[in-house]
Amino acid sequence: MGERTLAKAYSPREHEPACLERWTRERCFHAEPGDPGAPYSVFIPPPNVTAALHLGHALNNTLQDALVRVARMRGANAMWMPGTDHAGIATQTVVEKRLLQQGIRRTDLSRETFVAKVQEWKDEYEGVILDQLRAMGASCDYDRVRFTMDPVCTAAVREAFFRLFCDGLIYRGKRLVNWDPVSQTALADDEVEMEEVDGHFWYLRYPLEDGSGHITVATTRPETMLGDTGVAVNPKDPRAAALRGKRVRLPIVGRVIPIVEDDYVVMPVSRGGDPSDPKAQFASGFLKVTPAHDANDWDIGLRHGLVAINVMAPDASISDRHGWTDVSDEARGFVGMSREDARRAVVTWFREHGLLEDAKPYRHSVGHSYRSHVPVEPYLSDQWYVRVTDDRLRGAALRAMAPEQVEGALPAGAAALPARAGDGELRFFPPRYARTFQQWHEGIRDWCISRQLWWGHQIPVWSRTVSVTAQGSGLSAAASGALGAAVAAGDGAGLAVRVSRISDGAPVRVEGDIEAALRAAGPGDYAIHACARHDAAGTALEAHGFVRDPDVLDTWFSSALWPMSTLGWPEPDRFGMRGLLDTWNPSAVLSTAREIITLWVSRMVMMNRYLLGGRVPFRHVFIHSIVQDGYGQKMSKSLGNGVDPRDIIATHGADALRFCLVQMSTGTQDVRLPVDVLCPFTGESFAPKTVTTSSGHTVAAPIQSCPKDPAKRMVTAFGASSGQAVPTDEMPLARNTSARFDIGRNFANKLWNATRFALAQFPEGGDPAGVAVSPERLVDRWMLATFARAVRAVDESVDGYQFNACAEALYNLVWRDFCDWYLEAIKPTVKSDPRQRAVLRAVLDGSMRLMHPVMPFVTEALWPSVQGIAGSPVDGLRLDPSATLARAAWPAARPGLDDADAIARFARVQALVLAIRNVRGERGVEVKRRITLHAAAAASSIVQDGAGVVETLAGLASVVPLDPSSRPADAVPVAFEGEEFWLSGLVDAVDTAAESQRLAKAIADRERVAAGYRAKLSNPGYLAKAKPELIEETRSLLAKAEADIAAARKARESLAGA
RNA sequence: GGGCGCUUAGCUCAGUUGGCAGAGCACCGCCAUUACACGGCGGGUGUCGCAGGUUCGAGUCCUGCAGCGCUCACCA
Repeated sequence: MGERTLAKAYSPREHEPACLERWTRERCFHAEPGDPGAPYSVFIPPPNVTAALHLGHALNNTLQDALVRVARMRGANAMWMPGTDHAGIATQTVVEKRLLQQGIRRTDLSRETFVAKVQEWKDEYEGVILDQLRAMGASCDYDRVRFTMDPVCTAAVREAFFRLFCDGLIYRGKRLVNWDPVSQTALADDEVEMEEVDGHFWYLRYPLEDGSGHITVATTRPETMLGDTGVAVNPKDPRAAALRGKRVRLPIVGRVIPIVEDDYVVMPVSRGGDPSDPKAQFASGFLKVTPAHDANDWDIGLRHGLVAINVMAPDASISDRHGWTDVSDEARGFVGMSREDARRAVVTWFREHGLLEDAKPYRHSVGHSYRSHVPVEPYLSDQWYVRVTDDRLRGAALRAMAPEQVEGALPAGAAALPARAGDGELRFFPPRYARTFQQWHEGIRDWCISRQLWWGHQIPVWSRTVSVTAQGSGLSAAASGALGAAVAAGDGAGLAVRVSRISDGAPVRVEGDIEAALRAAGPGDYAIHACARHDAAGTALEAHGFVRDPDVLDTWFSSALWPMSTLGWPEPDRFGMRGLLDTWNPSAVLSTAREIITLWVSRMVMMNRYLLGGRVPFRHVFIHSIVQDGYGQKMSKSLGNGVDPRDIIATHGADALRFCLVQMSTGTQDVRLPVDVLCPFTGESFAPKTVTTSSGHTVAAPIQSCPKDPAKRMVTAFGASSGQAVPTDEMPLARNTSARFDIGRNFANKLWNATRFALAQFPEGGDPAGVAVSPERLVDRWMLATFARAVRAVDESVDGYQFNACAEALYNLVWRDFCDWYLEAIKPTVKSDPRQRAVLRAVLDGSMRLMHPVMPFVTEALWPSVQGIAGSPVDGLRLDPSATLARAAWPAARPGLDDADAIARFARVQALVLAIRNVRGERGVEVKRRITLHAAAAASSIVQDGAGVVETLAGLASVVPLDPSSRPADAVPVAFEGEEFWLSGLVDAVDTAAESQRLAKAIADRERVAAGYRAKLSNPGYLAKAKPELIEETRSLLAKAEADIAAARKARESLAGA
């Protein structure tokens, strides 16, 4: 079946589709729980469906694929779970933008219609993403593709929410959230990006109520003064005592507010503040307190019983309809202004009224929405939270850490608990990232999970408010009965009920009879929240005036369940997934980027441990490097500087892409990747002209001109993805490419041609199969030993997630050792030596297997030819036959195959060959010209040991003993291993002066080296303290150097005498 | 401000327990040689960011400084 003749060059586009088709047809990547082998699973970090994948994703997925393919070949029951993430706010924003281009606002549509539009977008990009993964060769189990809003994932989200709600780990809270006034949704802390902004410190005078003067507050946000409900001063401030009990009259508003004392307030340097504290440089000592619009002020307000007055609408305009009731006539003019206009207007007002004491320019960081990029407004609202600060979540995450990676001691109490499944099982690679994980949890705050969006998992809570009077709550008997029954039944009823007083949020204890509980709690307004395990229980409440929360959950809530939900938790049977959860959770490794440690890794660990009896979701976390563009900027979907991996596949092939990404994964250094544009007119690549975006990033200009013909223009990928330019027939889309992938392309071609050559050495159909053979020739023993070492190097690098070392080991094995030395060395002998052919066959076969995880296409394409060669196995190297390489066994080399003696002896052969080639190269001897070696003892024994290899590789016509008494006229002397050998027949006439110069150079070089050794050996400290074997080695190196010098000197003399 | 990382050949980067610096690309010379020009052979290239310290010996360990990047915190 093996093809005897291969094309002269490897053409990825001719072979990749066939490989993909074959893998799919034979379901090579599908795994079932009962399949043989130890379970090994990887969960893809599900990419957002907002856009196509870029090279950052390609890097991550290539590394995962290499891991999974190695595991599969080692015989594991390997399953790589693919899928995509709905990315609530990101996807909704993208679709909203697209609709706006057609003049449609989201709110013009019904929720159902809008969600359907997002669903269309999702379907399109999910398809693109899966195509990209396939094109890269990702060996995912495509039968198991999941989406975070699939029914099975939705079921998991519902169950997780219900369980956390029942256990008191989800609560509703009225507090300040990070509010995005454009998207009009709350954001989690990690969705806020800090950006440097040029602002001002404004110094505003607030008159004392008793007319005895004024105090001055310093603020960067003067517009919030409309919501001030107090002024704070540090009790240590010398002025505090005199102001005790006084109040100020808030300008514009007229509100009279207290002066409170709080040691949070920074004192100005002039009043004893710490000069090293930058705040003290700007502080006035008086802090305006706006509990509804500042997180710290909120805390101060709580400590001093200050009310919170919200003066803004959800769009961040000044509003009197969201909690502000004491609006004065003066203040009414500010209502309706945007926060920016209000800031200017407030400052102007203070200036005009002589109350603006000062204004200083001030550069500081302001939180911006990661999505809409406008400043985030601290905004008072009701949201749902996960109590991640609870020990059952945070503590469990910290206890999951491998003990040797924990820095210091775990938080009090955490370490004292009885050990539990999963404790200490989580390990980071590289280890330094454990610290990020630990520090994040030590400083974690409760997680706001509600989002005011339409795209996502709607929160499964039905609520209503009741007013309790002497007559009762007004709840119908039916409603009261249903809720009471649910409470009495506990979790089993599928309905969990929580009641709280609205005025202060105090919980009301409910033990069965709701009505009784409410009456006991006393008159007032109460909120009843019922969390339903299934929709039916919730919708049944709607008849009783309950309304489902319109908000959706933070996307990470569903992502946090990914390693469980994709395996059918909590009801695997319902989705035909029996056995999956227990087979593949915990997974082997999560491969992801640095910023995901806090966003996702943490949450997966907490959820998996909480909901699955302590199990960790993955035992290893591998943090890969970040792919940057040529300007050091991270490739990202939002910036639009990402390169589509299909572009690289088109110009270089998938294997080239993969090999180079593996090679670039170094563990410390991010990957910088200069990107070129491929001209669609000429096919040539060029560095694009760039523009600077409003955010200060450098990107390719949307439209470029052909360097050869400026009249011809094209649209860049950036232009198309950012919507700034639309490709047309006249102005087509230009793909990206990058010369960084040339190495991979060349390497694939090298492997192809090496195989092509090797195949040609065999008789038709191969050799007769027989018993295992042992090689006799040194070069064969060396090749097998080198192969055995390469297997070990690849094994170790893969197991340690040191991918660049893996690429290096493969490259050295195939190119340097196999092609440059072995194939060249065996050319004269292999056709007549069946035993050597057995070695060639084995090493070729084994190399294919070793290369496959990194370069699956070219190896799979060659595999039928390689497997088509019959022959005897080689003793010590087990290579079980397999129809497809993707399912073939990993090479197993017996320890004895690593033959140190053969490697050492062949190293001398190589050294002699290089010494001869060096002279040939410097003398410009034609490759075809065969020369004569006059060998003394050492060289002679090496030649003999090499059994023809030296002659072949150094281009020797003959080897004769060196006879000092009869030196040929054209003999060129060379110093080697402390002796001399001659080469004759190099050229027709010897250039004595040039030879002498060459020898002089060699002498100088060795003298320099010898001087170094002598210096060492004459250093008493070195002799006294260095290891004895090291000193011995130095002595021997010095002796060799001196012998070389002597030999070269003698050679030079004999040259002069010739 | 806290934490982490980086600074090595023109470029992109290795350098795992301290023992006189490496790869690929680029560059120069030779080569149509029947596996491969996506190739072969040969070549040179470095105050290992700066300044101290430990050591017989430092790219490697320690301290300080500078620059770059990421991350957390900070809207007085």
